[in-house]
Amino acid sequence: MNTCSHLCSSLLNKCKTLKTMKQVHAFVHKTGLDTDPLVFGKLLLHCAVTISSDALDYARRLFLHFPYPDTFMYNTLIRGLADSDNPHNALLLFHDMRRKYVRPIDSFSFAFTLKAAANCGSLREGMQLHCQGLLHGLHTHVFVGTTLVSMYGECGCIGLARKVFDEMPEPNVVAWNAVLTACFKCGDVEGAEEVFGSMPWKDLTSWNIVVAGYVKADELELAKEAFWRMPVKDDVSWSTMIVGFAQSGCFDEAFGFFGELQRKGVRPNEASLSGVLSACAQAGAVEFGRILHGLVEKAGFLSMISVNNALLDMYSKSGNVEMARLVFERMPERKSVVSWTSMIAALAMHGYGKEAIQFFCRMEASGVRPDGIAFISVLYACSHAGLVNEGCEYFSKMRDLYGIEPAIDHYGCMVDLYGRAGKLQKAYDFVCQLPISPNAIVWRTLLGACSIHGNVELAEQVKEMLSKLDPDNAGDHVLLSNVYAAAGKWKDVAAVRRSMADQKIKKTPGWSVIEVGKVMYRFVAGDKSNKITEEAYEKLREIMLKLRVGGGYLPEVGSVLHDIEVEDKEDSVFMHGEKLAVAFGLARLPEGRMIRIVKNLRVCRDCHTVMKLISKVYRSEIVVRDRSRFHSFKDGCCSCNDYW
DNA sequence: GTAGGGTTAG
Repeated sequence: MNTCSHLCSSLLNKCKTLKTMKQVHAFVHKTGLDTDPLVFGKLLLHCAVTISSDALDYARRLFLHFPYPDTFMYNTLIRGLADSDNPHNALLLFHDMRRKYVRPIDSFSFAFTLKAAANCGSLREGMQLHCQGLLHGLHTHVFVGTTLVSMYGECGCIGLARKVFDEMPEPNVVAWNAVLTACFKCGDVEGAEEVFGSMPWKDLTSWNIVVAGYVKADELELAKEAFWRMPVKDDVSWSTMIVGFAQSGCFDEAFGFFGELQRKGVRPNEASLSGVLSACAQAGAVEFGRILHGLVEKAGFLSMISVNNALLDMYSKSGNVEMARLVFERMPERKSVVSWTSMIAALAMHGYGKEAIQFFCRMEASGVRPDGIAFISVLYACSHAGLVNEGCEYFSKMRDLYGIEPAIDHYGCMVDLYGRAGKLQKAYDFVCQLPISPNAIVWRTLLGACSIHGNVELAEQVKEMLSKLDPDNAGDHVLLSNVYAAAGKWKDVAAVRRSMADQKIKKTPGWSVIEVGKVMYRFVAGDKSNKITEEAYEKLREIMLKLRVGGGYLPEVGSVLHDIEVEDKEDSVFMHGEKLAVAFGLARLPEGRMIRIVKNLRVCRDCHTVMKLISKVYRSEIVVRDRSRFHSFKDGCCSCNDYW
């Protein structure tokens, strides 16, 4: 018997998937060993914790069939459920265990259930558990105490977290680290600094917590300072910096830290690779991204879901939807809701709205449950493809079938859906009857729609609302002025401009980036400061001449915030960064190579027209990523069908 | 036979 359970143990350790797990279970069942609590407990632990995800349901069924589960089995399933999508189930199981008095509750039961309460963000449950722990005399237990500190930190109650910590008889370094984390989590940077200062021991982890804490508090300079000051660094320290800077939108810094990591000979890990790939995605740096893809492959990270998702997103956001699709199809194991959502967004951004919807159906069929963000991406797909009815259906389905309450972002998608399709009145009525008060983004979306469809009256009304909610936003003024300009109301354009000057509101400077020979070149409208921009201007002049003569081009000046002479307006449109970037690409890239541009603002109508003409006259494919989507220009047409 | 603290994609 003993030899048999050892055999089971070693077999189980080799199980990495639910399928092999089921085979072992069949074997165990055949030999009758599955009635042995030790063997069964191991089996459960493997399903619920080691393999988890889709094996967790299997673990629940196993548990239900075992006649009298012991404390270990309860604890194991609680632990698995605590880390699942629905940690609430762990709380239910704990209450079941307690109510039935079937088995004694121990420190493990408390620790795992507290984790579940923390993961639910349920302070009420957490406090109840705290009281029960007091009754059981477990509050002084160092493990339970540490979990309590983490739970209170997670729920935003730094006072309670510190109180529990202060009452711990002998806090060890892990407890100190927990209270340090809690301070940062609750935004109490000063408290964290005080705790860090009074720690009797600082190990590597404490330093990593401080670095990550500064990053999350958006104190990037302090994070850097702590990072360089720490006595020893490991791969987590490096990935904290890379991920942190990538998430804060500082992709240049993220690249810098990744390069430094490589120079220092530190092996990149799953997190640092995901982080640097995310920086590539933001920057649209596909050349560097490709190199990283090779590295990922060579270093054996292709089995990791987060790295795959980051790769997919990198290809998608740098304009290569086909590579994104390939990464998706080749992805190992079960795809997560993140993988599906990224793919749906990728297709939608590139103008394949209908296919994006098909992917959403595929996701549902594969048993992956869509979450709120998945619905954002499918609604985005509908609105950008003009599929109003489908969008409305998904909006209802989200609530009725999946029980997801729409958040403000979902309402924003609906406004976009109606607005883009020209149903401006419907969009306006929709905003007016929202159950939550609309934010500036929702109104701005409507203003954007007014700008597309040239509705001056509604635009003015919407801008009124925006002036109350977010008076300093330059983009809103620009949008309104575009509406006036398109209607030829130059006096109103001038008035907007004057009011911007009076209120000292500055336009967000537009920039466009192009990668040539693994170097990112950035172009800003009107910048004539260096050799690179001179080269771009030179080429652009040549291009525009060719377009006027051979392409029948006439500049569109509606999108320019100007009240001056027509020639000047033309000159200003002429200077937009994306035109310079394309010109630079045509000058420097090998003939026939696709030109990829990343822009921080939305592409203007004139640039859009010019791109279409260039793609025809120069027989060149151009992909522009603007703030909201991709435009793929080929043979004089754009993948957005002029609908953006 | 189980734990507690640090980095991970949309």
